[in-house]
Amino acid sequence: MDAQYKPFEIERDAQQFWNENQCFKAVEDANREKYYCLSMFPYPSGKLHMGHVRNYTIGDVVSRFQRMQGKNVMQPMGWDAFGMPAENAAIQNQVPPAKWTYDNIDYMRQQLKALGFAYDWSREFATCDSDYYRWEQWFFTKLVDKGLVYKKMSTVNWDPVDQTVLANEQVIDGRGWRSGALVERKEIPLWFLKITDYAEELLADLDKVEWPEQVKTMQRNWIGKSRGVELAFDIAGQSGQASEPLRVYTTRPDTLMGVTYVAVAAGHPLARQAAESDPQLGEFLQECARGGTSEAELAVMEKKGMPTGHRAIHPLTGDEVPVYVANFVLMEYGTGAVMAVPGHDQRDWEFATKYDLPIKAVIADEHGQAPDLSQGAYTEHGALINSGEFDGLDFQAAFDAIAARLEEQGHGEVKTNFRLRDWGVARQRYWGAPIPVKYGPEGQTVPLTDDELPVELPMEVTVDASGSPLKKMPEFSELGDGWVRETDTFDTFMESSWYYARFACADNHDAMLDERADYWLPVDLYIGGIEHAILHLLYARFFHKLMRDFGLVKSDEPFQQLLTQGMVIAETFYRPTANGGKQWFNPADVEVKRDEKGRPVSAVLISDGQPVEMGGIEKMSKSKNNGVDPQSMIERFGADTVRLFMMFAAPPEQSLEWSDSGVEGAHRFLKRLWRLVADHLDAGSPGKLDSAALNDEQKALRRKTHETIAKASDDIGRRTTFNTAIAAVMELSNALGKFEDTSPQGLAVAREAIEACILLLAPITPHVCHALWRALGHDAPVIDASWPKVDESALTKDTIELVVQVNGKLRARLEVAANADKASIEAQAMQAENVQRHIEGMTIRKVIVVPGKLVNIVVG
RNA sequence: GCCGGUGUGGCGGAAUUGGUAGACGCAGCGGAUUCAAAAUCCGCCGCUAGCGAUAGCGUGUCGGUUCGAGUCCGACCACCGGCACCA
Repeated sequence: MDAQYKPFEIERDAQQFWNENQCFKAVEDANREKYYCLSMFPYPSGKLHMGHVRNYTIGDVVSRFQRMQGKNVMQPMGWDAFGMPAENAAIQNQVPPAKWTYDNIDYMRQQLKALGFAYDWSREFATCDSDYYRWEQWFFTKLVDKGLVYKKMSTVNWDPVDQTVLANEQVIDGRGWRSGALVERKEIPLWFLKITDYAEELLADLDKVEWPEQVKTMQRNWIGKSRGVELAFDIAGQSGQASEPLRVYTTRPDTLMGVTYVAVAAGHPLARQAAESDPQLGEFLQECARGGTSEAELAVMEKKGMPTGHRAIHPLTGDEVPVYVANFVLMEYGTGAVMAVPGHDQRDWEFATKYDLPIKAVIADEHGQAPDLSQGAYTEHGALINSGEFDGLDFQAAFDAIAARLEEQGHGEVKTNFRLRDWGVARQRYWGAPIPVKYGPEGQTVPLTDDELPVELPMEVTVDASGSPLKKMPEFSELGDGWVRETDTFDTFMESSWYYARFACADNHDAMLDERADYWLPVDLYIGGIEHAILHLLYARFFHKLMRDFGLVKSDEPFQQLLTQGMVIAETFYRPTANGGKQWFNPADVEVKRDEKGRPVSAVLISDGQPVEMGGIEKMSKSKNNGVDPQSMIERFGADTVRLFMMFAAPPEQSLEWSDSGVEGAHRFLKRLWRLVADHLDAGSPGKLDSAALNDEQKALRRKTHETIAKASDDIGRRTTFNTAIAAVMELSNALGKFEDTSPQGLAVAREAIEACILLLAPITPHVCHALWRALGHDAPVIDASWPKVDESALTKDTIELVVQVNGKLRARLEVAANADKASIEAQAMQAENVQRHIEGMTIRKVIVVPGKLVNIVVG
């Protein structure tokens, strides 16, 4: 074999071998256990970034590992190809979104291939292929038939200058990102899917999946099931038209007697009606319509309100309380009105304090006293006070008694509520799947029939900043006889909600899914960024249940196991610019100066030698110009080095800091491994391993080999901590480097250790392992080798090391026989010189012996 | 603001069930090899004191539980992810 590690030849040859032999083509086989490993497919933004490389390396390692476990593995790849960046690129560069997208896909596909991922490329598709989205359109029309789709008014960000709807991302400090105009909230009719019909099941079925607890918690909180009371406040006697009663929902009916005002949204009919005769109020409603729609923005804005002049009648006491308009109450959440208990709700307390509204204590503190409400609300549960006949009841009793009273009087009922809102799927954009609906001359709304599908998106368009081009294309939108097409397109979360299922049967042109979906589903392991923990994963779970209820799949959940990967971060460098901004420099163009201890102290730009500021470590991004290009790394070191570094530098859930010298370290390790095998082969042929005839040194290496197999198997298979698996293999290879025994038995033990290293690393650095496995004389490729097995008999030890503590402090180490009993261990511990010194003249109060670990002598 | 997470040497991280803090790697320092350099190999490497044996301190901060806490509990600080039209 070649004495030198030549990654580029090795990688080219290995990839050629896999390709020619179609090694990763997945074929359904009812007799074999399947394993579906899926990484979140990328948006084709131009080129791969390090986050992708990390995500896909994790998936590939697991796929190859499972294959070596004997599973029938499928690992597909495709493209989440609809979305805003293509439109933005089109505006900037006058390239049609389709061309831009497909060009990007071609480039990124070639990059993925260079990384040697074991994908079944025959299943590849892009979501902007009409062959894909046609089934989404078809399924949508079926959902319309089932009554799971409806249209309602909804609020969007409106840019009055560009005359277009903006995404939340495009609203910066309340202004449109391109025009700079103050953004307005505007109500337009939009299509919704009834995800709330599935809220209960989406919540319950979280118990069926093996997901990180934090992700399940986030989803549970997002769905937000609560038990409360919906009740009605009548509006005080208005002459003329009778107002509808004000409906509010509360989870704290126990505080009902503490209500001192109620608040409604600016869009509430009561507010609008009041504003007709109150110009100041009208102005306030206008003000409430300014700004973006995102919840984060609403939560941090200054809470403001104004009285409507209306008075609401307390359903139990009959007292009148004022009705306010408040900018933090939103029409589309719940009933558009809230009851306010400033004594026991912090937001209500702040509002009441600001507008001098009464604050009433109706819940006692833990001492049974009226709480001090001068500094803030008292939000704990407690016994009722100042609540008439309900005084003294605890939370549960008060809840039940007050709910019962309201029900008796016809003023309310117990209700389970969900925070989850229905899914708005309509977007006023071009680069998405057209919503398959048409409108008739008499205002009819009709889903398209099967023979009218698919609605293909026109590919040749001019995109500018002023709204969707589809609206300006009569050849698309006008159907004749007064009928017009819907010009809104689907939210791109629609496409990513079912692609995992389509991978099972992407070549079926006659159906959305077929029986192969049930062979492969559910996905055994789904890998992607933690940023998708709520929206994408919740929508996909919902869509899966919709498909199940339509008979397309049998399983309840799409993703059995989930691995959420952390970000890839890197150092940032900048210089302040004249206008107060920052000019960011790529780490590749900067040299960091260090002090004698290796601490970074300053940095200079290589091109001009002048200093730059160090801006801290941040997520790799275009805006901070701290992205490291995977391509250049692959060209410098080879794919195996990049893969190894990615897996070694941090466990998958944590953020991973890019480090050039860390990559060099990974490269050095592969070179060492190569040389280790070359030297071993030069040393002669090993004898037949006779584990009964080994000397101590040989036994020790053999033990290390099997300890490493045990650890790496557990780390990769159960813990998915690839970094510690690699560290273990590094330890084994270090031990091998020091092992110089070239006797037949010595070489046999070394051979076993070397083969273990190669097999354990094969999923992580597949190319070099492919070559080394061959060099060791194996005819079958390493991808088809079995994962190594632990020989338990090799793990036994004659003596073990214990530590001795005195009062919990480490004072001595002890070598004892592995089978020594407690009494003899205790005796040996007492005799240790340093232990003697620390217990001299003290009374021994207790001795704790933890077998195999330590002895703790408690003295006083 | 609300929900979820993270915090350990100069740096990335390890310590899996409450039991030896710092595995493995990077950087740094010292040495070998070399005409020299690169590459490679060997050794040292938490902080403070000490020639050393060793001792004290040390896992974001403060407090608690325990024979024993990076790990459990309480309060706080800083940073990160999500917040429904970025994907």
